[in-house]
Order: sequence, then structure tokens, then C-alpha cells
Amino acid sequence: MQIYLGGNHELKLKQIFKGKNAIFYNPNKEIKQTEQYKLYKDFSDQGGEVIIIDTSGKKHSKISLNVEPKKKYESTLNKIDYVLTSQQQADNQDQNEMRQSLCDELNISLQFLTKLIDQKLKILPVEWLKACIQANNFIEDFQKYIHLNKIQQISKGEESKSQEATKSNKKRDLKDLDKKQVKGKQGKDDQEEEKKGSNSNDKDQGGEGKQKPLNNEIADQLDRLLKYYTTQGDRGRMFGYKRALTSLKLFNEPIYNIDQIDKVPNIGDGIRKKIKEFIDDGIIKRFEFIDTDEKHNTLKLIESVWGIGPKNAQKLYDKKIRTIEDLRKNQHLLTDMQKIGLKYHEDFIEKIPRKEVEQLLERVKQTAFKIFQDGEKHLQIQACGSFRRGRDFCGDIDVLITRTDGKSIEGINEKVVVQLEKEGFLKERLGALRKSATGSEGYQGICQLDKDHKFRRIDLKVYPADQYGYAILYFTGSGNFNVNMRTEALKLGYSLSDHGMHKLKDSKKKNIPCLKEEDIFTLLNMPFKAPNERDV
DNA sequence: TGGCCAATACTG
DNA sequence: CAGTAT
DNA sequence: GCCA
Repeated sequence: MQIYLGGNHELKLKQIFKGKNAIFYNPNKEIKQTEQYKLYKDFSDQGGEVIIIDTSGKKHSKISLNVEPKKKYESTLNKIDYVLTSQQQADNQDQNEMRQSLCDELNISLQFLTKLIDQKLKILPVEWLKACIQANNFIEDFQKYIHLNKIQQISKGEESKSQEATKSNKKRDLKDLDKKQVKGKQGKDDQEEEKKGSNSNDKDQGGEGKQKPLNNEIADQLDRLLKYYTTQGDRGRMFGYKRALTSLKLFNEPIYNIDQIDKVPNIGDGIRKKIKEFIDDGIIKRFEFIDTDEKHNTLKLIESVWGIGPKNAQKLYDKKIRTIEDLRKNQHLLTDMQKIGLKYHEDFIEKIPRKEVEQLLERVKQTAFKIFQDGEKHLQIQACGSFRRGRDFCGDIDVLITRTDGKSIEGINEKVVVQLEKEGFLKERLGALRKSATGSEGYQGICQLDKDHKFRRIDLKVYPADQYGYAILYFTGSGNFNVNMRTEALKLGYSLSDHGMHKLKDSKKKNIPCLKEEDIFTLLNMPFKAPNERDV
């Protein structure tokens, strides 16, 4: 058995791949390293040879990969087969895009993939190997792949001919590769250029007068990395960067040089290095980032449609969707709710002016008060979310309703919604009315103040009064603030949610009542923060 | 090496 | 059940 | 990616 570990695989390609059969990758780290070795040993005992690639380029032999658990390798394997087998018939465009997509998925470079293809190597998930061994038929399965490889080798002459024919295709690949070596493709270069320009401006300014703190700029960079890894589905790095970013934002001293970074918690070697790159060169050389930036942006764009998340965005991307226009032309790819999201997408990406949120809230109040006798007295209605945090512009409007006369809130939601729909204020429902086991009710949908205003995303929630403190805290956010607060709660042995809090080890799960937000802060031993201070 | 915030409702 | 959203 |  031959196992190769370590980062610089690109350099070792020539020596490594001669006569080998397969490369294994470990998509979700479900299989621990020790177990991997065992599997590889079994495999090699049967005459196979193993190469482990380190796609992370880091010191450890981690094989990180953007594939979610379980049987999801199916499509990856299909893609690999497609790339390996259908070069002849394939339309250049298809082949290129498939390769690129595969590279993104396996977190390897195009150059690397090209080598794999040239060497007729199979790329297989470790999970597959495990399954085969457990089922005692892995030799058969593997033979299947060997067979496949042989066929390709036999048809090699023909293949290279056809590759000759598709020279322009190859050329494009090469061109890309060349560029990659000098960091990134054309479009990216432009973008980075712009950024570099502005950065150096900042630096010049800094040189002229007193230096400007770099906190915000660094935060922006980390945020970019964070968004990138989030889209990539890299949970680990996502958490890492999220924490680092939060810590940085909570760090009150101005930062001028790299050494000050050491005082910020949750920033370790990796992130420190990137920040150093940024401070020194004005740019972080993460070529994978630049490499896939275009895809990242595209995925973000697609995800900006309500109802389309990371998974669907990726699927749509694989189906060559690149723009909102593409989506409009291919609505058969969407679910009904996503179609609604698409229909109003143009409006939804617009922020709502504070003033309008106030009007929308007023509108809801009017109707609710009209329906319920003495509504003004017994219903408490207010907008939460970024509105309550004092923002001038909000992404959506979040209305929390509570009943203060001690009676059940049951049915309030539906009555209000139905009436508002009748009045033409609510336009569409995004899913059914919600009823939770803990007694709260909710609505998600779309409203419009009047013909002169845009369509807006609106959520209504009705909570029993005894959960009010938790509810308003939760729905006021920010999301990040909630995370911090819950982390604090955990440290003290509590579990905190939108409907209550209880001692973790308390088997009775007794809820601790908090009618006001303040009580929760007190309970958690935290200084009270006004809503406008929760914008973490 | 394992865990990283909680809990739930709804769709397809 | 996976995906999305809150 | 960070931390315990």
C-alpha cells in the first residue's frame, strides 16, 4: 500500500500517479483517520493501491470536501464518470462546466483534475470503500471501475484524436490554468484590482495622517471568507470564521498592526495569517477563494430567492442556471413557493424604509384592533427584528402579537390573517399558517402597503403572554446576538429558546417564566442591552 | 478529537 | 426524510 | 478554523 500525505500534491503528480488505481476522498469526515487506514489496508491486501490526497493544503492530512452526508456521493460519482467517459461526445461547454463543478465539489484544482483524467484514476469516496468491504463484494465493485478504466485506455488513441478536434476546449482549459498560476481568472483580476486600488488608497491616507484603525476592513475580509465558506457548506470553517468575526467586532480597541490581533480571542494561526496577508499586501491570497468566487457569487444570487437554499442553489447551478433571468425562464425547476419567491424577488431584495415599516405595523394594528373588542387594551402588537433594533432600513417586517388579558391566544393569528387578506393587505402565503406545540401561532407571507409601495416580506407571530419575554428577545435578534446569548445560557447550564428557558440537567424541564426581556438578562447574569445595542 | 445555538413547522 | 425558514 |  502506498499512502501519500501532505499538501503539495500538484508537484508530486508525476511520480505519484503512475500505475495507481484510485484516489479516495473523505467527504464529511464521518470516517475517522484510523478507520480509514484500516480500510485502506484491507483494500491493499486485496491488491489495490491507495493514494490519499490532501486537498486542504494544510499541515494535516485532512481531506475536506463540500459534500453533505449519506448517499450524496451518487451524483459526485456520476459526475466523475461523466467527466472521465464522455469526453468524446460532450459539448465543450458541458465538459468544462462539469469539470469545474466537480473541482468545486472535490475542492481540487482544475489542473489536478486534468491530471487525474489523464492518468485514468478513479476518484471514490471512502464511504463507498467501507460499504464495499462490509458487503464483501468490494473486489467486484472495484473491478467494475478497473474495467471502466481499461475501456478508456483502449480507446485512448481515439480519445486523444477527438481531444485534438476539440482543441479550442483544451486551449481554454490551459488558458485558465495559466492564469490560475498567476492567480485567478480575468474577471477576478479586475475585481481584485479594484479592491486593491481602494486599499492602497486607504493606505496612502493612512500614511499621510494618523493611521486609521483596520478593524472594519479586517472584519469585512473575514466576513467575505465567512460567506464563502458558508456557501461552500464547510461547517467547520464557517463556525471558525463566525466566532472570529464576532470576537473581532466585540473587540473594542482599534487595531493597527498584526500583533494586536493576538489579543483577540478565537483568532488563531490560520486567521491570523490571513489577516497578516491583508495588512501586508492588501489582499488575501487564497487562490481557492478567487478560483471559485464567481461560483460563490452566483450561488449567493440564486439563494437570494426566497425558498432556495444552498442545496437547491447548487442543483440549479449544475443545471446551468446563472442569473435570475435564467430562473424566470426555467420555472419548471422550482417549487410553487420558490416560484412565489422568484415572482417578488425584485422587491424582496429591496430594503424597507423604517417609515414604511411603521406604516405597515400600523396597518396590522388597525385591523387587529378592529376585529377584537377592546383590542387596544388587550392586544400588544409590535414590530421586532431589525426595526426594533433601530435600523433605518429593514429586510422584512416582523410583527409580534401578545394577549395581555390572560386569555388564550388561540385563533388570533388566523383571524387577523384572514381579515388582512380580505382587505387586500396580505397578498400571498408562504406556506400554511403555523401552530406550534407550545401554543404560538404564526404566518409567513407577503404584504403591500398600497399600490405605490413594493411588496414586502412579513411575518406575524402570536405568542402566549408567558412566553413573551423570550419571544420578543428572540425575534429582536440579531441572529448573532441570539447565538451569543444562548452560548452564555449554556455556560450557566441553561437552554434558551424563543419559548422559554430551563436548566439543562433538570429532567423535569421546568420552564423558567420571564415576562420581560430584562428578566432573561438578569437570569443569565448579563448586563441588559437595549435593542439598538444588539446589532452584533 | 469532537464540538461549534435551539427548536420547530411546513413542503415535496 | 431532506431542505428551508424563522 | 478555533478551542478545550
